[in-house]
Amino acid sequence: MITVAIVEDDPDIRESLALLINGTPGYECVATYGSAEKAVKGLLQELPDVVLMDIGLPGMSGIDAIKRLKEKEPDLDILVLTIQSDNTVVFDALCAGACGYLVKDTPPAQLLDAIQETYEGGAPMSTKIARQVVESFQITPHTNLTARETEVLTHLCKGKSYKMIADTLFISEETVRRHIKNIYRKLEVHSKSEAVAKAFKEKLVNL
Amino acid sequence: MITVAIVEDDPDIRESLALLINGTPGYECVATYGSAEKAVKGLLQELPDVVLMDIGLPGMSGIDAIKRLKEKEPDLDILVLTIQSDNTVVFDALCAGACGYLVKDTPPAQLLDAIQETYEGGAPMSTKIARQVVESFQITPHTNLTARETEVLTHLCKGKSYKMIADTLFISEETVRRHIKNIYRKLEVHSKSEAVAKAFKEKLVNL
DNA sequence: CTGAAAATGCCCCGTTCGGGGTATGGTATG
DNA sequence: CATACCATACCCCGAACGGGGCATTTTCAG
Repeated sequence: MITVAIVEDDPDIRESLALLINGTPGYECVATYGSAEKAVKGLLQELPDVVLMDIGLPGMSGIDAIKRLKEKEPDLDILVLTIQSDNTVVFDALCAGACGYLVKDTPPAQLLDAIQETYEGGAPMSTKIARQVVESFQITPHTNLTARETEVLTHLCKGKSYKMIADTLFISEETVRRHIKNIYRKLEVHSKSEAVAKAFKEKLVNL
Repeated sequence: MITVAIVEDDPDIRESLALLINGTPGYECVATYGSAEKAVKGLLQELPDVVLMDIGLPGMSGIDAIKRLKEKEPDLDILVLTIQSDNTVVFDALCAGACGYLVKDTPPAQLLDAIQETYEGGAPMSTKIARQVVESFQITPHTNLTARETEVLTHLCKGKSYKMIADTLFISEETVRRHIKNIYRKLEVHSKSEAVAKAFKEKLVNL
């Protein structure tokens, strides 16, 4: 028996989800909440196996609710079920601690599968979401940088000093400085830390 | 009709995969390769819709093959199908450009589903893999840092100078320096770029 | 209520970095 | 074969950073 809690502001959707879950053998809906505030309070009292969470809620956002819940209960499995599927919301939810992400047009059978998959240690995602997640790992060459410049930037991103990079690449420290000047111009930054930050954010390097 | 190519060094597995695919209506195996080298050459000649790729190959690794293929054909969908499921290999494959990752004990029906899902723009993953991927987004608090120190580190990670951080937080530049000294001691680093690099790698900050 | 930890602030000094200019040899692409 | 681009290398100078020590106030737990 998998116990489920629902966090969803729309009473119709909330009720139909509860009916679906309670009407399926092996699943039980043990609580429903109409707001993130109530959910945070209630869920910490009695933990279900899986939480179904809408994130487009009035008041406290579902994202913040996930953060607060995971702070206290890092092992709680929260499955996001929402209409929004734009890039930032998806990653915000996953960073906050969601273990899966479904869009709301998921058919009932798949939703139940996803709950079970979550329970068994998986991370179900709608197909489009999964592709977004996977693509976030890919590297953008940002091709203005030459091969050597990318190499130098990689060492910068390991926290190395000019001297250390020079020794590693068997070139003069002055040449390292030259490459870094060019890197700064191309990335439009003015310091090592800015360059490192940009390199990480835009995945310019292979670490 | 979805066209599929197979890259797999074991002839038995290769043949049974080809039989499975050719024996299913709507799927066609258009090529099989026994090594990464041959696959890179052959695949660029005639592109299938989906490539099934083993990555534990003798000679050139499947990871390198993915990199080379994606360099020339960024839109080619490559689905990794392998025994290895340890953390680094999974992320290496995804970073190289794989669009999905299945472990080899995937049942035939699911494998076919995964191929179709890939064809339709999804990113199928075995359940355990999906969880690894999602968890990679989560933040480890690395709690030795105080709240204020984390705040300062966050600004460092945006590439800000001491003076800019001081102005943002309405404190003296000297105090920023003091916090940063403590951050360096706790993270065991000795420069801004090293601190930024460590913060990104260990996900110490919420950007 | 008291002590520890955190946050705030200042000084000195040497090192590293960032921006400017300049130059030479190699390679590759039209 | 000429021109552009890259990689290499040096100089100067001022600004920013890193490490050391020291002191006061605030906050929070025991």
